[in-house]
Amino acid sequence: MADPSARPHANLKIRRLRRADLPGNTAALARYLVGKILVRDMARGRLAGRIVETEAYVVGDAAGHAFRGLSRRNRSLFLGRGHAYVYFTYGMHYCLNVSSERPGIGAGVLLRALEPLEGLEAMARRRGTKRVLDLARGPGRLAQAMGVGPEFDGVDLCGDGPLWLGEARLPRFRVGSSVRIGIAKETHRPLRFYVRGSPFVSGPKRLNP
DNA sequence: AGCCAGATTTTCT
DNA sequence: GAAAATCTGGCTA
Repeated sequence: MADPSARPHANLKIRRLRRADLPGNTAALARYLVGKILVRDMARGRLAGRIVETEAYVVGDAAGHAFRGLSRRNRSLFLGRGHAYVYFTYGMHYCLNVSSERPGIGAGVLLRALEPLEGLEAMARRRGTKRVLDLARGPGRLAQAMGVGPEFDGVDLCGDGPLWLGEARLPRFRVGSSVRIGIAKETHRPLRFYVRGSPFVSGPKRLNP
């Protein structure tokens, strides 16, 4: 697992998560999703990765995209937990969130990094690199590796669609927490969660003890 | 390992 | 017009 060239988790049995499996609280969901699996099924095969890093953007959070209310861009955050919110940023990157509260309440969990499990060749093609450590380390890279763009904004990740959340039997791990990355407001809240010791986690070393 | 500049365009002030 | 939940490549601030 720590060796990026190894693929010990290939050919996993992955079970779809149901909405009832998801905690109904944003910070709890962010922690819960660490260690779960993001799957994209395509005609040519499957892309899958273990979620190793998340951030919670909670209700009333000035750093959250829903802070100033519903808009065309952020409407998917208000769909009720388990839906995709895909946004475009910095002129060239998409990022994927999981909406996290009841319908009508805007909040979400940003998926920041994956440990690639299946479809590494396809991910490498989309990303333009063969370095496994660079396939999905960071939210923009994650979306690009999984082929997630605006067409997935608002889709139900707990439905029967091609993009979904799952779980599988994986070795035990510990979850660490830290402040969030890349924001200018609410910078001291410990709402980032990650797999301790994983080389697939983004961010500076001081945030990944 | 860590810091910096530049890329590039949507969204909201 | 400014900021933005980022990434890449180059340099060592």
